[in-house]
Amino acid sequence: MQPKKGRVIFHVDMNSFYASVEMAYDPKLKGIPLAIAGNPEERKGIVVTSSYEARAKGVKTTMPLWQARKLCPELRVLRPNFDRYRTASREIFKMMAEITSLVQPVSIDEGYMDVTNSQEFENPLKIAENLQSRIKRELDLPSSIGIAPNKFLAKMASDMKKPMGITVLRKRDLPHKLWPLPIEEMYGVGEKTAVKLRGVNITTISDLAKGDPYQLKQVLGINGERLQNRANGIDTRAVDPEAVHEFKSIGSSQTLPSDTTDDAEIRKLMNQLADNVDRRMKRKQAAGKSIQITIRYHDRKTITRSKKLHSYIEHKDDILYFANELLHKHWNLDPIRLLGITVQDVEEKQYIGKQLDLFTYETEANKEKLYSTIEKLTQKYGKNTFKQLNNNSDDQQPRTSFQKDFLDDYRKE
DNA sequence: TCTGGGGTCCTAGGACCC
DNA sequence: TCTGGGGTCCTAGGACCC
Repeated sequence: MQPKKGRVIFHVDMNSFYASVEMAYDPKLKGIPLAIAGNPEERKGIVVTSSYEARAKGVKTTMPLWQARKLCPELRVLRPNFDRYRTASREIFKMMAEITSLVQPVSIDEGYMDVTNSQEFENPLKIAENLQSRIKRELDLPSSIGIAPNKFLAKMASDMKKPMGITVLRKRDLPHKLWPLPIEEMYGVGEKTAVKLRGVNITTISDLAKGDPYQLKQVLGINGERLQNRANGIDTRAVDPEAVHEFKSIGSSQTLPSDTTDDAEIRKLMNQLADNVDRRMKRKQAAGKSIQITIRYHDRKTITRSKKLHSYIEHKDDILYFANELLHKHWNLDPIRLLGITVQDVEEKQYIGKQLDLFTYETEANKEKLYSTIEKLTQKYGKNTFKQLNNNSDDQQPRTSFQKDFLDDYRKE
């Protein structure tokens, strides 16, 4: 496939988004050091976003709140108002959609646009200026926009001038605008990768662009090739407006007020987490086919345990049932710091084909029995038998003798 | 007094099938 | 009698991003 030529991609990035929304909402907050943090009283309070005034004092995202307050005693701290941020976000994406339908939201405060075919009346720079000033004028929110021939370069460009910057990054700009940057500033290079690269004397994006491909593969595997391509300005990923609907998991996790082994407290939290996941699955009209729990112990050691399920689940009861099963099977009884429940292999229900309705239960008491029966038979006849059976959804008839035996046994139980 | 909560993608080993 | 190798699924963990 030919890489697309001559594309014009925007990356729109809101500047200290949560703090900016709060300041737009209450202008008295403008000009003071402001931080948004979850639960200011508890240990899990960390800085999620801070204003530029706070950053000037050394306050950084993910910094524990007590540390931020030490650096900046006059710091004003607010809890996040997610509804407010979602509302502002929707307005911003609406403005982008008026320019082109090719908008891909990446998170609540950033997204890509493909404006290649949106230039009849104005050049890209003009389009960006208009968008940026409209967001500022109508919502009082600052943003930065990167303009480039692909997503990676647009992303790097939007980072180069903040706040309220617009940066054009063309292929010919790479040597003087991109390559001099330290390797840590490259999107996709985190702490671990940076250490590995510095270990082989790659310290700038230029070093990476010109590095020995074979050596990169040794050090980083397949990711080495991808990063090197990006460093050379190569990235063929399309702006995909549908991607936002293709979510793959929905989860909820929470750090406890203090480490605990208390059954009642743990049960309560599990119930709450299942409730959260259930509510968000309903909002997205989704169902999922596997379940995962996360346990973080007192020493921060974190394990995940997951299980593929026989059929799609969507209700709180099922989520909680399988999550609890995993928890009791794998918890080593050490004090727990955090618990999480995630439903994976998620699809929007409208896309899920008709599911075999053979294995239904009428009462709570039956449920446990049903699951254990299926477990037993699955072991006897193999997982595939069950899966195939589940897939014969047209006529719901067994196709092989194995499947027939499975069903016969099931009905006996 | 260290370090939240929401995700995605990739890798690697073992099971299992052919 | 000894023994291949490719493909896929499942599970666990790691890296990264906002």
